[in-house]
Amino acid sequence: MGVVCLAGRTRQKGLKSGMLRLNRMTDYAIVVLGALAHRHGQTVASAQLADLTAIAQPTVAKVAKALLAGGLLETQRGIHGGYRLARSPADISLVDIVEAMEGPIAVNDCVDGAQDPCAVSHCCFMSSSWNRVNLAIRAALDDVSLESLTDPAQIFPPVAMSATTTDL
Amino acid sequence: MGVVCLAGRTRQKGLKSGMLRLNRMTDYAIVVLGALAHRHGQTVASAQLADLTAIAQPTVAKVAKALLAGGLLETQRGIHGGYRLARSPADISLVDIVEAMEGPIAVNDCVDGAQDPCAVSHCCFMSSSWNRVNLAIRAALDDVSLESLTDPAQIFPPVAMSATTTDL
DNA sequence: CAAATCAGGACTAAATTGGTCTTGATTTTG
DNA sequence: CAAAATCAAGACCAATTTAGTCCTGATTTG
Repeated sequence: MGVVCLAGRTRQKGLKSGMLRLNRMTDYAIVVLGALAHRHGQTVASAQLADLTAIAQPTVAKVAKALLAGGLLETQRGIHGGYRLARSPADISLVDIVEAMEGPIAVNDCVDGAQDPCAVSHCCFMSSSWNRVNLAIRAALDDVSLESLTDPAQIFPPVAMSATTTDL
Repeated sequence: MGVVCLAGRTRQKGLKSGMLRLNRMTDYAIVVLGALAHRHGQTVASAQLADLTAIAQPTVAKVAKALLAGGLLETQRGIHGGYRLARSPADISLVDIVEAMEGPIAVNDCVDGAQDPCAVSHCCFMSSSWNRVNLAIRAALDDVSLESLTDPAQIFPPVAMSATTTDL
């Protein structure tokens, strides 16, 4: 595969993580989905995905499991089995990917949809502010599709594209 | 102090963290700043803040250090020393607080302003998408002030407010 | 049935985070 | 000036979370 800085997987360990940084598994998920997007419709085995992405095969499998549970992938078992995208890359947004890998987006538990709502919610004055923040973040993520993330043509003029078609 | 669900500090340990969850220190920061906001202008010692917020004093001190470095607090040493807000609660936004506690907001390293930009940036097609996401998140956080976060009057009709002024 | 593949979970190791403690510097007050 | 109260800074430890591997079993194809 071509060496492409997908998501943050080039970051060194030991770097302070900071709020709302993607965790590494989500990075991997984007890389894997990107590889599948370039082969849309095809079924690709995890070993092949590992080759394409330079991610260890067991890790690919782990990521695929989460994406499968999130409905982003379909699988086929057996001798010619593998994974493929469940929908077109244009119909997969960052929200889908992040939520598949990390669960519902919620900055804290004072927010609708959090797994465990704040225990003293009757005095949770701030809940509406948090909801506002959450919705805005969700909207920002929803606005980016897998296609726009991985397709260079969306960013560079199509003219300049020539020798990179086999590149991830 | 009154028991108020500020930020996510009521959440149990062992809960999956998920993307862009506030970490606990940031929760504490909001609680501490909230307590100071109710005493705007006054200088409050860390021991007193610990009482007001039910956060251990050494932890209050640690949080205060970060907020100080971020320019959100001023301190006074000596026998009547303590901390006070550097600006009015209306002029402190969630972005200020989050960045003071957790560093610059950046979902990954393919983003302007990340501590360590992506090593292969010349082929980082996705950088503009990430920037877009980041800016939107930043805007959402910037839209919430400490005042609106902690002032119940912003949410409930002022009529209903009476016996809670000494709370928090 | 044999080979290739996914499914699922147990397990280990590393990184991060949360929290405490100690030592030292600063300021006020008597 | 000396004492008391306070912040400053960093070393340090414990607990949690995350990353990654491995093993065993199920499914599909030929």
